[in-house]
Amino acid sequence: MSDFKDFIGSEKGPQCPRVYILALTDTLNVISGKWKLPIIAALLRGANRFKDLLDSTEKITPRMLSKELKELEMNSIVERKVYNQMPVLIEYRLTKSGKDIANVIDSMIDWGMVHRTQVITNSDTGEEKVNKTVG
Amino acid sequence: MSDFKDFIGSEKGPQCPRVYILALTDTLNVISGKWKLPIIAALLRGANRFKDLLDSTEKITPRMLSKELKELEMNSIVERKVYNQMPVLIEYRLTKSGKDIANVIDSMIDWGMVHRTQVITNSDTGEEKVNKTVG
DNA sequence: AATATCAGTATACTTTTGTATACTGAACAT
DNA sequence: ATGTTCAGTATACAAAAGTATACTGATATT
Repeated sequence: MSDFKDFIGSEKGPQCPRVYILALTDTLNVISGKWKLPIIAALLRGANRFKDLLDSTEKITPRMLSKELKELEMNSIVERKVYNQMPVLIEYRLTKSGKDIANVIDSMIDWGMVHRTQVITNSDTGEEKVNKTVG
Repeated sequence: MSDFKDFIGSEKGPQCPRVYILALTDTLNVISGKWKLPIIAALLRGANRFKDLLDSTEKITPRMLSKELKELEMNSIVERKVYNQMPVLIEYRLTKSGKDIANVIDSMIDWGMVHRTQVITNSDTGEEKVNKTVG
């Protein structure tokens, strides 16, 4: 485990290694935006053709799907395979990294669920808070 | 552990519970954007006044810092405390949830580092790939 | 009295991200 | 021959996110 807290903990202590920052921004780039996680989820569910992804990712336009798939491919999250039969068949599949990102998703879900219970518990103690995403 | 993969795994299997989706988007909202993680990192390092955060978060403008802190406060990641001495002293501190998010950051770093070694290993096997964030 | 610090706000941009709508071209299917 | 499916592209636009620069008002400091 990398334990970011140890490096971020003190100004005079060891500096947070640059590779950690790079790894972190990589991850954020991969999952940020409106469509990345829905697309990854659809691929995890087994959808693999452009049309499947269009149908199973609600409300996405072909332009956005095309753009997002290109980015995911550039970042080695997705592989695009062309089968030269007639008519041509194109499949998108998650790479190993693409599948592994489910671990990050799990830790996000865990934090999010605990966070919600903490927010609700605190608002019961009389402290009124306005919350944008949690309430 | 929530194990998102079990729910996403099959179309006929159990559906991914809605609370998981909510928790996930909460988390993404908290960490997405250019400044959220740098600010959280600065707070973990111990900075707690507006001026400290301005100085330790490189290149951020007061407008952005003010805006981000308000959002973090609304989402119960940060607490704003006003000490009514003269001159007035204002401190920002991470809540329990705010501190706990370091766990998510750790899992992001872990994934990002493994991902980088996998990308480099694969590009050694002759397959040339263009990568936006990893190379 | 002039200057500096703290904790921001105000106004006006620019850039990035996402949407809407229509279209293309190749290969079938009827 | 006409229509449909697949796998996208093209153009234009709207909205969100971020930047630049200047300013405010209260309280010190010199």
